[in-house]
Amino acid sequence: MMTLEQLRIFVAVAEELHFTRAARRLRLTQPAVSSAIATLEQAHQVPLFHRIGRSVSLTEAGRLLVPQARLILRQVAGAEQQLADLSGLRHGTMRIIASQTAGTYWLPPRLHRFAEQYPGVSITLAIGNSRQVLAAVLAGDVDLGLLESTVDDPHVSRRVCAEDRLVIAVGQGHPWFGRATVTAAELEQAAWIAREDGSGTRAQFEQALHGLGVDLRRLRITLTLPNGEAIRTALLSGHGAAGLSDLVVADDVAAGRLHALPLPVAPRPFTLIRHLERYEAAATQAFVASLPVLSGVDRS
Amino acid sequence: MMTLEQLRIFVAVAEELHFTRAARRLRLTQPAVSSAIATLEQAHQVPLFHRIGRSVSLTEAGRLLVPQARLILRQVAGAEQQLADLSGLRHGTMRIIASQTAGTYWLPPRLHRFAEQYPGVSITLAIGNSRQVLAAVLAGDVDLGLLESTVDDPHVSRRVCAEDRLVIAVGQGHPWFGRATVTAAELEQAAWIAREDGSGTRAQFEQALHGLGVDLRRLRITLTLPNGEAIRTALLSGHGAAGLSDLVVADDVAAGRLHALPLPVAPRPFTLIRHLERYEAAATQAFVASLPVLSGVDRS
DNA sequence: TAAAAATACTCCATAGGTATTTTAT
DNA sequence: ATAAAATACCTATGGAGTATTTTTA
Repeated sequence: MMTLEQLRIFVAVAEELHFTRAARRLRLTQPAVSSAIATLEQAHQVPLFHRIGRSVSLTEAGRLLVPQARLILRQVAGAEQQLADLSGLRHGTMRIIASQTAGTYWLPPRLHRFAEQYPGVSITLAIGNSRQVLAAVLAGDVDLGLLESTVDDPHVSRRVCAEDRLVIAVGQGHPWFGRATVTAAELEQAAWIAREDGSGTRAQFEQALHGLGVDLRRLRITLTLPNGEAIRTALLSGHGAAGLSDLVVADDVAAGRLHALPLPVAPRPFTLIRHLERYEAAATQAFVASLPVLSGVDRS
Repeated sequence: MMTLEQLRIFVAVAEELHFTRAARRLRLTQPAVSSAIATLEQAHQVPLFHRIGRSVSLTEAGRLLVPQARLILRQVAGAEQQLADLSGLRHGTMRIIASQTAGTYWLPPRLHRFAEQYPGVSITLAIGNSRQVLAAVLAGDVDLGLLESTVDDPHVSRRVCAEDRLVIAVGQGHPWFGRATVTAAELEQAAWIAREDGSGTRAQFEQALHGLGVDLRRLRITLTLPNGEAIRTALLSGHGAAGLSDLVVADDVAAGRLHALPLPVAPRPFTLIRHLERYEAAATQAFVASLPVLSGVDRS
């Protein structure tokens, strides 16, 4: 089969119409050029150049081959450029799946900043629960996962890049608004708005209240909502209290629309996970590098 | 630089998503395939496949490369096909330059027959005088020349493929119409139509009359025309006599519109010439082979 | 005589092969 | 246990080099 190197040499000779000059241009020796052309001609049983005395000119076959060879070489150069770009972040895609809170409140501004820095990289963010995040990473459906919990799978690398804290948030009309602490009894009697059973936030919330001596069976959950945003909207209308991430209500607390009471729970780590064996695209690598490191990188 | 062989292997693996199967398809061994892919990946610093356990899947870079690689391989195949065709007469061009009579009367039907046999070959015929024919062949402007004379140049091969004879032709109204011979005196007194001075036909005509004892200075040339066809048209209108190639008037003589008297001259050879050192395109080769051989091929 | 292409040969890089190991199912 | 990819190692082809010859303007 024809070789790209042969085509490159052929085009040079066709342009120079001079073996020696072509060789100089290609940083090759004249015999190397002669031999490459001879190989090409013999392989296809078609002379490409007339050699009459010292003058070199294209045969008909040569004339026809020149534009094709140029086209092929251009396309190969394009493909190589693309591969180079890919490792250089000028192009690329990054698919991320994150769980609710992290994906809704923590990730977007950081993705946005990264997207501005690398406008060639296209980013896709999906939201899923912990199980879905892990599955997507393992299946290779995404390049990166972000969980609001820890995870233990031998195939993924883990790295904590942020954390949030569970707080009790209430709206302006709520009796706890402005207060610093509440008693366990008050917690038990309050009307709660909560995330659906089974969500990480709900579990953590129940665990915190349990730690404060609240009997969970006596808890009054008046409203169950599917995400933090819905809860936040409900709180703003003044009814009920909710345990949710400080990230969800940070803006509203700062603006005085909501009030947050701390809960004595360990901060919840945001864990970045990716498939250990799978190749980390340059874009992904760069994005991860742009994120803070709270706990050491796990690259077991 | 990327290699076409690597691209071919890459595409096979991308299609099979299986190194061993790709190797089987390519008639290579599995390690050869592994190594080709590894070389490609290392050269561009970009993994093209995920290898997770036994499963092989394309990375983003690989996904992007597949269509480009396919395109490149298609084009290379096209170029190779073209070269193959070229040596197999399915495509090609043939440029011929011939002198007046040969180019106008002898060559066209033979070119036509050849063109029908090889519809892919495109043929160009030009008319020129002997000097122009030789020059065009030497310069490589044409593949083949056809002269109505002999030629002596060390760079061209010669081959006589036909000949014509000079005849005296007259129209139906002419006193010589139907006669077998004419006297030198009659020749001297006739009103002649002739080709322009300097043409081969004119020179041969004068030489023939001179051989018959005609004093050329006393010859009455009443009309000088640039080509045989013009002379033939003039003869058909009944005026004058002309010395021209039997080929020009063959049809008219057969139809009884013109009468031809033989002239005692040697037949004039039609000599096919081509550049000895220049490569003979397959189309040219085939066309020459289709022509008769009157004198031995000269391939000194 | 000089310049250019071809040829002869030598050498080395590399592609491909065989045999084996590693790994995951 | 099996199937698949990677690895180690070897061989040989071919590409590129140097030196030389041939050819022609």
